[in-house]
Amino acid sequence: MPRPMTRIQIRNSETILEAALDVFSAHGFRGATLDQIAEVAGLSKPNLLYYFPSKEAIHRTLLTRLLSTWLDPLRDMDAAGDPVAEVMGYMRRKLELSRDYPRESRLFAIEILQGAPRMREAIEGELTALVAEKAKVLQHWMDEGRIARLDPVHLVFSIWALTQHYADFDVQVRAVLGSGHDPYAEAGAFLETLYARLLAP
Amino acid sequence: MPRPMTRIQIRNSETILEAALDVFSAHGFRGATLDQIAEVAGLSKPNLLYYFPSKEAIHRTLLTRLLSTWLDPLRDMDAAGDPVAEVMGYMRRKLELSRDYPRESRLFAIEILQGAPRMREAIEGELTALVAEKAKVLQHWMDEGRIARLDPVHLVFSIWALTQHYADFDVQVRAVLGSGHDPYAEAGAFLETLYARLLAP
DNA sequence: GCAAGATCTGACCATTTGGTCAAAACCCCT
DNA sequence: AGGGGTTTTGACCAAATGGTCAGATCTTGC
Repeated sequence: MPRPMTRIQIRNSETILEAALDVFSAHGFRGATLDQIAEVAGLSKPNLLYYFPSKEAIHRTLLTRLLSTWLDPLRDMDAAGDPVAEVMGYMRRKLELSRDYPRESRLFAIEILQGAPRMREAIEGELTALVAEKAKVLQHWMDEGRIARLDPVHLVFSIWALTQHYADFDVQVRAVLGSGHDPYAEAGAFLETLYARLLAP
Repeated sequence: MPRPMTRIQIRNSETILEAALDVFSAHGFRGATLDQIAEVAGLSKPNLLYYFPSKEAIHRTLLTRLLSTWLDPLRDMDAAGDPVAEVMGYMRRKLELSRDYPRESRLFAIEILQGAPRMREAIEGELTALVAEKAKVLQHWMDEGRIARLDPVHLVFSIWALTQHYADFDVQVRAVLGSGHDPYAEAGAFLETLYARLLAP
């Protein structure tokens, strides 16, 4: 019987999740402290725990919200569209996600890196099922000779790896590029070329 | 005046670093505890601190050792060799590093993800310099028309991203592939194709 | 066999941290 | 204005954690 949230509840829950995203994505679950999150959120620690039952619950809420955002672009890959354009579009949207939501990307990366202790079922269920479905679409396109024949799952991995790299390894990317660069603009051009050559039948 | 290490010192230092690699790569710096490391090493906590002055020192030692191993394959890319073979060889060696030293890969990834708090200078110095040097070599090959014209730094990024993905996101890779797969063998074949098409002049 | 040094440990400490609770402050409706 | 529910907080805990230290135990060169 979930009674409706008051305006204050909505506002504060959001504030807390926003602050928690900041802190968790920068320090990992164990490295983040409730005091830090409270500080960033501008609330007292007991007040956080009035809105969420535990540190773990805050983290879990963030991950759950994240997953659907993360998978949406892949879901949008349309079996009825033009194959090369669809794959390119997916890559583009994923790169934009890295650019616009780097904290989310890092939160996800840290979770997977540490063995996905709080996301195992989601990874093994929802994500795996979606990839399997889209791999079938890609395979179909390959069988029709509309894109080059490749391992479709590893093709998806390559898009994940190449786009998330720019969010997750941001510090390294910027250090190596030096100043006066727009990493995401350059990455967009590079990846466009890469997939154009890779996918050409 | 660093007096030579006794046999026991060498053995125990190694044991500790090995255990610490296990624990740090699985839980991050903050998430790892000295008790855990001591447990894995089969030593008492005060004994760890007899060999290393602090938790931080253990971590720092691991990172320092790691960096040179990590950069060696890139260093080996030979300006005098055959361009395509050299880039392919680098990719191969980097993939083997992911396969054979996944803990090291994850340790490094976690450090960069969190903003490289203990590796900043190494990233900005040694790594950046090496990439700049090798980018020049790649550029030269492109100017000679021996490999396709691409942004050389982003080409290096792509190798990092695509190879490290298999170590860092191992859980996800295995979940999505399901059983009965050899991720690294498949990745090797996929990446061979990818770079063959990308680099062809 | 024995001293001198190296190695190891139990007991301990201060701090940090996730979480609790009773009471205070606040908000909103009539 | 006032009362009932909502929100907020200071004070407090217990457990975990990095680190210390005095002394016990083991090695090693002679």
